[in-house]
Amino acid sequence: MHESLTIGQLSARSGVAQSALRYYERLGLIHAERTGGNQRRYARTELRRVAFIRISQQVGISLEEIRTALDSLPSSRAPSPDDWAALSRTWRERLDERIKLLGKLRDDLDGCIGCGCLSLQRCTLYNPGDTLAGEGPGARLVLPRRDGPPPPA
Amino acid sequence: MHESLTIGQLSARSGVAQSALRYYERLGLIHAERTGGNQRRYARTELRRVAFIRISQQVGISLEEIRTALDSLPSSRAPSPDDWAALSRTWRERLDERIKLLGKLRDDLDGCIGCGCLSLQRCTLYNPGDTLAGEGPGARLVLPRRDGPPPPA
DNA sequence: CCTTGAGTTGAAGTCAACTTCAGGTTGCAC
DNA sequence: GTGCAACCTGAAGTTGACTTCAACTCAAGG
Repeated sequence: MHESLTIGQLSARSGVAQSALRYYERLGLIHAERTGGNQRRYARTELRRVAFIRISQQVGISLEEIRTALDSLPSSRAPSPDDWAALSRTWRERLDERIKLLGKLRDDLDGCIGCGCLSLQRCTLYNPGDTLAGEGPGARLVLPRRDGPPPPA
Repeated sequence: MHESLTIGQLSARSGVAQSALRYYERLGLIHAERTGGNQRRYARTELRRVAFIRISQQVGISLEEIRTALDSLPSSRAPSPDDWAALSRTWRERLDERIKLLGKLRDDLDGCIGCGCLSLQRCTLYNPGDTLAGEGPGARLVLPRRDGPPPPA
């Protein structure tokens, strides 16, 4: 019946703005056939791709990385449930890591709330590696520098 | 001895780039006195402010919100440990929320890995509110948009 | 006094992830 | 066949959190 979707339909179904879908296509994350009149027609499997993209973003993964991941899907045949499962599994570790980090941050924050310190000298939050470095009194902040904006709240 | 810090010293101690410190100052997050020759001299309490800023960012809070929070500190006297503790406590809830969200995402992802679905029809990840909306087959994605208006219906 | 490293400024650039816009084309219902 | 919503494009704009740059001044050691 409806073999393919227009961009409006894909947008409605996925909840992703048309402009975003076009953007994803430019980045090579999704793909569309064209009608004679140059309009996009999406295979229904693209819905799953869009799903994967949005879910991955929630995990805090950049579009660039998502593209790389999607590139590992078989292009010859339609990806199977197993393919998708394997792909999702790779995010699992990331997610665990992020959860652990936030958990540590919370515990540390609790400790700091207890002592009201936020102290450069002692606070574990501020001093994750316990790096009370070399010159003069006072420690250095050794938190990793962030790259890019924080993940979607 | 060292009553105040130069920007270079604050940067080294906090691990925050000088350009970032100047940027924070423009946004009103930190403050510096000036020498006769117009150079910044930071009170040592600014170290704690910078600490709070970086920790808050890790929790996923924007500089704008951090500024608002910092504005609630007493300006007449130097903030006490209790002041800092109270401030940190306000982030606690945020942090819990984010952790819970990621936990749910992980569980859902596990479920999806199990079934390999990422299905628009059934997947809880994709269908958090179970909103299998009105027209035609297939569900809508009802994940909250990251910001800005919802998709044009 | 001179050099040199540290500081100053405003303006512009960057990056990700999009959105908005202007101006033009398609496709479907009547 | 006509009208109009839906679609197309490239370019430019947006936001947050910075960095980089050019051109300049300040501070301290020799």
